[in-house]
Amino acid sequence: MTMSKHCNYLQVLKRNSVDPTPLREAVLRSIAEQTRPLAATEIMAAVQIRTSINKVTLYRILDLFVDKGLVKRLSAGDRAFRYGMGETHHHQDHAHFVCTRCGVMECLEPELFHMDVKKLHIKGKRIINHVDVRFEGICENCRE
Amino acid sequence: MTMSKHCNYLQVLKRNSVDPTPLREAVLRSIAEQTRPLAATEIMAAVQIRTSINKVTLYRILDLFVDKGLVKRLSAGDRAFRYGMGETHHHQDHAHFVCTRCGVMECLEPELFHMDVKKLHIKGKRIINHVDVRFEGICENCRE
DNA sequence: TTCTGAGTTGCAACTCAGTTGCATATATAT
DNA sequence: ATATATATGCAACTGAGTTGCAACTCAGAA
Repeated sequence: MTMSKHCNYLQVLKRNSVDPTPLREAVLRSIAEQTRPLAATEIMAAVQIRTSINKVTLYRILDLFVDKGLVKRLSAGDRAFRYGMGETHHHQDHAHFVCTRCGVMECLEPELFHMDVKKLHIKGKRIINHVDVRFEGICENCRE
Repeated sequence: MTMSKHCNYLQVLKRNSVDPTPLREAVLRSIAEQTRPLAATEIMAAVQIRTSINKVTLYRILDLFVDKGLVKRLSAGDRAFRYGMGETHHHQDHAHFVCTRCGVMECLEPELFHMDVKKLHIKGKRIINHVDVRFEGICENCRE
């Protein structure tokens, strides 16, 4: 799920029609260089290591990224959303796992579980754009 | 998904080792007599029609029900959880649909989409207890 | 009957994650 | 250089749920 450290985040921003700014680059980098989706407070902390950022700015950047499809907003079953990379050539669609003991959210390798929305036939007149699959259980760490 | 109006909710509470009280019965009835999972504020409003209830009490009853497996807490992709009936002989496991336009959450008929956790093989040493499948798109109403 | 004591409910104040309004700063266009 | 748009920051706010504690209820003991 990790994006290469040598990836040019400014390019990625431009490709997704987002004006590249230092803060946006820092936020994108913090999300991309992770193996799991992060809560806003975690992204905040990650960005703060190098640059100072206001939480309002962070939330606005996250909203913008979600809007452009660059980032996906995920619910972990608690009150804080997690933010993970959207689908690109580097990041394909995948399900997630949440540990009900420690609350951590992990990405499942796309091979482990995949569902193609286009191939699903859900009766009724609804338009289906997306499926979110979230497994719940106990993670490797919490099992001891 | 609806439970019969003649269902004895007090019996259901007892069967699930929950002390039956008027408020608990009212909350359970409000959830059970719906075709879709409700947000706490909606349950509040539904209960208020007949009885007065404090929001703290409501949340405590919901926590208790979720704890006993009587009710399921679901994330709709926004900040308010939805509460729907848990699995019983009346209510089998099913996926949900959320309209990204109006925010409503609907239950999908179990036949339309079903996944058996026990039959899934997710590699790794995690223990998987549950899967939540949430479809996103535009509901029949919002399509006009 | 009155007295417990566990379980249930209510009220006020709080937390936490995210938002709004508005002022300031920075970048881009003329 | 000036005007306009876009980005960021700060303070105060919101909404959903929680905590601490007091008051009520009701079954069983004295």
